[in-house]
Amino acid sequence: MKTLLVILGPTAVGKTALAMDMAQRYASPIINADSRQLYAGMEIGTAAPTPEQRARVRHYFVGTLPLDAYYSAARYEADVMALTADLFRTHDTLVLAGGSMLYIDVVCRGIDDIPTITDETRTIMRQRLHAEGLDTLKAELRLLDPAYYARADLHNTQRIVHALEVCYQTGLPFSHFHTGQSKARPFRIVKIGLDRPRPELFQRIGDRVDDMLRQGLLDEARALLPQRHLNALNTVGYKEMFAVLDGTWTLPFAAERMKKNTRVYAKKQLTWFHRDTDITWFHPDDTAAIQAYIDKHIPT
RNA sequence: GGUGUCAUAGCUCAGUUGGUAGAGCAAAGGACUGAAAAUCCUUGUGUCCCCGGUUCGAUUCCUGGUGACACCA
Repeated sequence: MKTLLVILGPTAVGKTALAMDMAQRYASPIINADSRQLYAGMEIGTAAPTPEQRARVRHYFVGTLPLDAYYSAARYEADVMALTADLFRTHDTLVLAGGSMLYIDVVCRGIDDIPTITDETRTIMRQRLHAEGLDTLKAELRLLDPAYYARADLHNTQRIVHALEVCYQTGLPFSHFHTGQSKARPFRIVKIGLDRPRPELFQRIGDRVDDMLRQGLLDEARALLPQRHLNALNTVGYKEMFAVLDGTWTLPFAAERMKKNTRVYAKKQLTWFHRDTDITWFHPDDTAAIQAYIDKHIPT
């Protein structure tokens, strides 16, 4: 029986250390489940695995995308499923580690098959949003997909626009594509969640931000400045550094904002993870309990 | 030691002509179907320093404490 060992948790909780241990124990590579570590050029700000770690354990999907590449959770699903199909031929256990909630769910449960929106549709809809306003688009969505409209978050421009894009491009309601079904996977999934008491986690977040700044986050951001409009760089850490480079924030102020925004992100991750009852939670330092759990659920 | 000022949310503070209180920051909770470290929604947490007095009623006024700060010795 093939097993995918998923290691997840909020940012800075200590996922990497456990992932490295498990990877070495099962002679598995690590499949990254962090939506920003996928991109090249953001190593410091995303706390990407170090060259030493990458020399010890093979990592997939780290730094493999150019910053301007279009990517999505659906593509991640396809990429990971193709990779695992290949790797499970020679491995019984694979380690997937990261903190991108949707990306992890997409691997574990799948995502509905919705056509990718073309650049043309995207451009048109962006122009219409600008010219006609959100209310007009909402009224259209109400006509084209009343079912989705009834449960949609009507303040969330991103969602309204995307739903409407799908309606226009396919000629079908957005909700038509929602099956509500999880996809079956040809492997077992064991999910380990790592968490710490809030003050402990927040302390680590603060320390990590300070550490990133010492490693040269500001210089990394400076090199990325010309590409700041790209979605990949709409990311905690870079946004604050760009404000420093613009001269609008001082570095100490930006550091505080970065810590705060990282704390908010961690909370958001936990909100998502907590409704997933398949996760078994551990304190990262409780290695004995983690060992015991893994021994029980992943026979060697 | 004396005099004065202050003491209210986790922090910085506002306020109540006496009817148990609210801003900023911090924080807490939630949503999520091709941008997800994104995007969006909700929420004020309190022995108003302590004991007593006046009062129908004190966080507010008064006596006495305690603590902090400033000045004088």
